[in-house]
Amino acid sequence: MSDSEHTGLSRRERQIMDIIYRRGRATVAEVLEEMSDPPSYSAVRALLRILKDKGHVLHEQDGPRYVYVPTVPREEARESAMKRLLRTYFDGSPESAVAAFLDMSASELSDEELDRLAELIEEARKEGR
Amino acid sequence: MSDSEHTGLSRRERQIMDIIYRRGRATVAEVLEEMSDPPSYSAVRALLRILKDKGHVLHEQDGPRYVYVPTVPREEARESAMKRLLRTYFDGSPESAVAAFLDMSASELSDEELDRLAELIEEARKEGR
DNA sequence: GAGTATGTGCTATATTTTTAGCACACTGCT
DNA sequence: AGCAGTGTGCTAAAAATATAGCACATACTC
Repeated sequence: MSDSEHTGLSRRERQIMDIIYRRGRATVAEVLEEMSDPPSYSAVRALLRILKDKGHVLHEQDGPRYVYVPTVPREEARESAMKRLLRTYFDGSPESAVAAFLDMSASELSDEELDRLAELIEEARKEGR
Repeated sequence: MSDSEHTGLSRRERQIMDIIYRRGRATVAEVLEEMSDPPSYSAVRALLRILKDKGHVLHEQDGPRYVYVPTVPREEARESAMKRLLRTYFDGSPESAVAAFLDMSASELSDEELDRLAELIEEARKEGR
C-alpha cells in the first residue's frame, strides 16, 4: 500500500519529506533552513541519505551540491495525503471535507475563486450522470 | 505551535493517534485490531501509556477496561491537519484544495451533496463582502 | 597558490522508539 | 474455592532513529 510509504517514515524523515514536497525540491541547506527545530547540518545530510536509500528521494547535481527531489510525484503524494485525511477526519466523506475547507477559508476566498469553484461543481454534476 | 504536537509524534504514536481519531475513542484491543502491522498487545499498551504521559490521550474507565480518548478534540486536530495539508501540497491555497477534492471524488458525489456544496459557496460569497 | 567556505562520504555513538514479558487484580464460571 | 480469561502496571531489552564528527574534494577569493 502506498500508505505505508507515509506511515513508514520516522519523525525526522517525515518532517524533511514535507519540506521537500512543500518546495518541490531542496538542497540540504534549504531543508535545514525550513526546520523549526534544526539539528546539525550533518544530521540532515544523514537523513537525506537514508531517504535516498529508502527510495523516497533522489538527488540531482546542481553545480557543486545536491538537490533532492521526491521520487513519488507531488500529485501522487498529495492524493495519498488527501485520502488519509478523508479517512481519519471525515469518515471518508468528500462532501464533509470540501465543506470544512470552504468553512475554514470562506473569508479568504475571492469572488473569482468562488466562481471557479461553483463552475467545478456544475461540471461534477454533469459528470455524475 | 499545535503543529509540533503532530510532528512530535513517533511513527507508532502517530499511527495510533490516527486510529483513535478515526474512531473517536478506542480500547487497546480496538487499536490493535485496526493496525495493519500489529505489534504485541503489550506494545500497544505501552504506546498508549506514553501517549497518555505526553498528554495526547486520556483514558476513561469502561467497566474493566480503559477507553482512550484524545485530549485535543477531533475538530481541532482536524483543522491542524487541514492546514498542514494546505501548506504542504496546495501552496496554502484553499481554492486548489477544494478543487482537488472535488476532482478526486466528483463521481462519488450525489446531486444532493452537490446542491449543498453549491449552497455553501453562495454563503461564502455573502460572507465575503 | 594558500586559505576560507561549502560541499560530500562515511563511521561511531547517543538517544528514542518499539517491543516483549512478568506480576498482580478482577471477573465469571463450575 | 479454584481456574481460565482479560485486564493493568511496570521493567528490561532489542531495534531503529537521530546526531555529531572526521576526512577529503571542489569552488572562490585575494
